[in-house]
Formats: sequence, structure tokens, C-alpha cells
Amino acid sequence: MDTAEANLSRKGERTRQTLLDSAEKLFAEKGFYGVTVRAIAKEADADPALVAYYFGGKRELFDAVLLRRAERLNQIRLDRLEQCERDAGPEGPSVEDIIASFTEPLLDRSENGGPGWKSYFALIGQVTNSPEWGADVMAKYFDPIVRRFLEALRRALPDAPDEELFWCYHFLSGALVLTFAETGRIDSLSGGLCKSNDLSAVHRRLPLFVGAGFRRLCAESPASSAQSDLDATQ
Amino acid sequence: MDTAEANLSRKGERTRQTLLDSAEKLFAEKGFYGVTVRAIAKEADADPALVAYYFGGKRELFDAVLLRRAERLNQIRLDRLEQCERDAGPEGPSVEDIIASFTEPLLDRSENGGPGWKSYFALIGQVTNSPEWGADVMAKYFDPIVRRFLEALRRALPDAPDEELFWCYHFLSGALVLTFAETGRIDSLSGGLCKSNDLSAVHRRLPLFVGAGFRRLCAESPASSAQSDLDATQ
DNA sequence: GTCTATAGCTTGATAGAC
DNA sequence: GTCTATCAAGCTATAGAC
Repeated sequence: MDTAEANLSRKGERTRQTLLDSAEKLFAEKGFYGVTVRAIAKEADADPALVAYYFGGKRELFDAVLLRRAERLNQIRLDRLEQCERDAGPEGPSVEDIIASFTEPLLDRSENGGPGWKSYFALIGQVTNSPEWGADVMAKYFDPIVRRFLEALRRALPDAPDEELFWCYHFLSGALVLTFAETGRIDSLSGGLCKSNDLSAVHRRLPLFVGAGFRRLCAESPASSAQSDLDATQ
Repeated sequence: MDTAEANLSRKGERTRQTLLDSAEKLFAEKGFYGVTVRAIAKEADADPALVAYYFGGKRELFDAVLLRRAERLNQIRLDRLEQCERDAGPEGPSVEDIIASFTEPLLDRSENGGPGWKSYFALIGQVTNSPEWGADVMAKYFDPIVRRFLEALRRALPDAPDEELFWCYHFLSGALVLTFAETGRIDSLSGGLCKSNDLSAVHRRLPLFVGAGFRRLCAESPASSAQSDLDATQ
């Protein structure tokens, strides 16, 4: 009865999780400074003092929110990438397959994981673009999995200089986090034709879009890409 | 002597601009809620009460910060696009040329416009990814210029369905605002090989990367692109 | 493990002197 | 136009009852 399973049903652990859920939701909506400990406690139907009891303080609660799903997400992404590599032929998975392994776990959790995951990804979207947290927090929780994906991409694009791979990943990252921020911007810009929460639309497009960018910049085969670059740019 | 030029040198107008500069810098660093009116006034060496006097309140100051450079930036971008269209042959500018017209004004202002522009773009990066401001604020200040660019792209990609164009723009937008957030993430991820503030590196890469994505998804000529899609994805 | 009570500050806004 | 003084409200954090 002292398993992790049993721990989850203990009274205090339930309160702790509820506080994490509420904090996740509110931080995702208004950012770290836009939310008060009292608001989080009220949303969780708990006492504000419990934030200090379980986490130490507001900042530590923020870190706990970020960590909770990062661990699960990284495991899912790693499994998905390894599956993708097993399924590929001896030449290895394509750039697009690798990118899909990186992005699809987010799509899946956002669609099928419940509202907590949606909030979590929206929060990541804000943290990523913040000068205050963007470098340190993202490195802390996601560097290992990103490096693992970059290795896979390096094998798929053997002629690519590392510098190109990092910049391509950077562009991918920007497109990805804006997508999962689901701000509603594309809805109003397109007059309702496209919807922020239509993640299957993203599923069809993002790996192709980003894959084309990787191929263009990472010049998988210099001879063939030089040709297309020339007539594309001039 | 009652020209706009003269107005800029009037005592009160100078205070107003200094408050805008300080607010821009601090909002860019910690977001709307992470900054206090007192901190802004202190940074500007002015009295906190002057925020109410000139702007009405904190929120109105925030709007004034966003508006100030949006107006100038939109004019620069429009001029740049029209120049690009004039310079192009009868077949019109390429996708890459149009994208460069959209992104280069940001690169130029960030490099040559002084620190205020850098702060401004970092702030835009945060606002864009925020569920609270991402849709409304961005639409308010940037919808007209974005629609103008989408029209240009529609001419360059005559077979593209509108839906594809909007999603491609969405991916472009994500990559762009993360770039100008200059969070330092790529610096640590790449171990110093790439630098967030190396905007000439972006200048060389972003239009090619994004252009390839547009071409892939918007299938400029179905016959030719179908071929490359096929051998790319499977 | 949960709650009350409260300490000790800081917040945005404003009234009114100069 | 600028400043001082101040308000009412809200903030995080904590000590201690239960």
C-alpha cells in the first residue's frame, strides 16, 4: 500500500494535485505575475497557506507545475521517437517522420489528455518567449529531449552543419509553441476559416512545413538543393 | 514652430516619451503584471503620478507602448513591400522576397534602431504568445499589414487555398516572434555555436526556411510540387 | 493536513499643493 | 507639469490553533 499508486489517493496528495491543476490553469491564462496565491487557492477550493505547506512558495509552485508534465511528456516523446526509428527502414526515418515524433505527442496530449495539458502547453508558449524564463526554464526541462531529436535529425541530414540544425530547430520551436498557445489569433485573422484549436489541421501541416525548411537550409544533398535555392531566391 | 518636430521638444512631451521608453524596457523584461507603475517611474526618473497624468493608468500606458512603434513599423513594412513589388519583374516578387519584406524591417530596426526597438520586439514576442493579449492586441495593431502581405503572397502562389496561406503565416509568425524575443535559448542549447542576437544569421535563413514551407504547403504548381512531396514524405 | 489570523509590504490610483 | 501624501485594497509568507 506504499506504492506511488497508493500515494496518489492519500488525502494530502489529492490537495497537492488540485493546487497544481489550478495553478497550471491560471498561470497559463495570465502568466506568473498575473496570478496570486490567493486566486490559485480559491480556484482549488483550498486554503492559501497550503501553497507554502506543499511547495514552499509561489515560485516553487510555478516550478512544480512546469516539472510535473515535462517528465511525462519527455518520456512519451522519447518512446515515440524510438518507435519511429524502429519502424523506419535501414536508411532511417525521414526528416518529416522525426519532426512528427517531436510534435505529435503534444497534439495527442492536447486533444486527448484533458484540459490540464492544454493549459500546460499554453503556459510553455508563454515561458518560451519570455526573456525572463525562456532560456533557463526551457533548458532545464527540455534540453535532453531536444538534443536527442537533433541527433536523429543529424542522421537524417548527414550533410547538415550543426549551426543550420540549431537554427532550424529554433524556427520549429517558435512555430510549435505559438500553435499550442492557442491564442485565437488565426481565427480572427482568417475570419473563422482557420481555428486555433483545430490541431488536426496542424498535424497535417506542421511536419511538412518545417520539414521543407530543414531540407532547404540543411541541404541534404548540396548538388540538388543548390539548384532549387537559386531559382527560388533570384 | 507648432510642428510635430517642435512638439517633441516641449517639456511635457519629453517626459511622456521617457515614461514610454522605461515602460517598454520593463514590460519587455517581465510582462505587464511583472512591472509596477512605481518601477517604471523610477526607471524614467519621474514621479509615479505622471503615469496617470499622461496616460490615465497602467493599462493605457501599456497600450501606448504597443501603439507607438507599431505605427512606424507598419509604414516601414508597407514601403518595403511596395519597393519589392516595383523591383520585381512582370511575374512579381518571389515568395522569399515577400517574406523578406515582412521580416527585414524588424531585423533592420532591431540592429540599427536603438535599444527601444529591441525591447519592443521582445514585448511583441510575449504578447503574441499570450492567451490574454495574443488575439486582440495583435489584431488591433497588425491586421492591416498582415492582410496586405497575404495578398502579395496570394499573387506569388496563385494555386494556394486561403486556408494554407493562413496556416503558413501562422508558422512564420511563431518563428519570427521567438527569434525577436532573443531569449538566449539557442545560445545555451547550441553551446554558444549560435547566438540569439546574431540577427544576420536569421536574415540569411528565415526567408529560405519559411519560403520552403510555403512552397511545400501551398503547392504553387501542383505537378511539380507533388513530385517533391512524394519523395520527401515517403 | 488544514485553517485562522495577521504581520509587514506593495499595489494602482488620486486629491490637492506648488 | 510635477510633486507629496495618502488611501483602500491586495500581496506573500508565516506562526500557531486545531
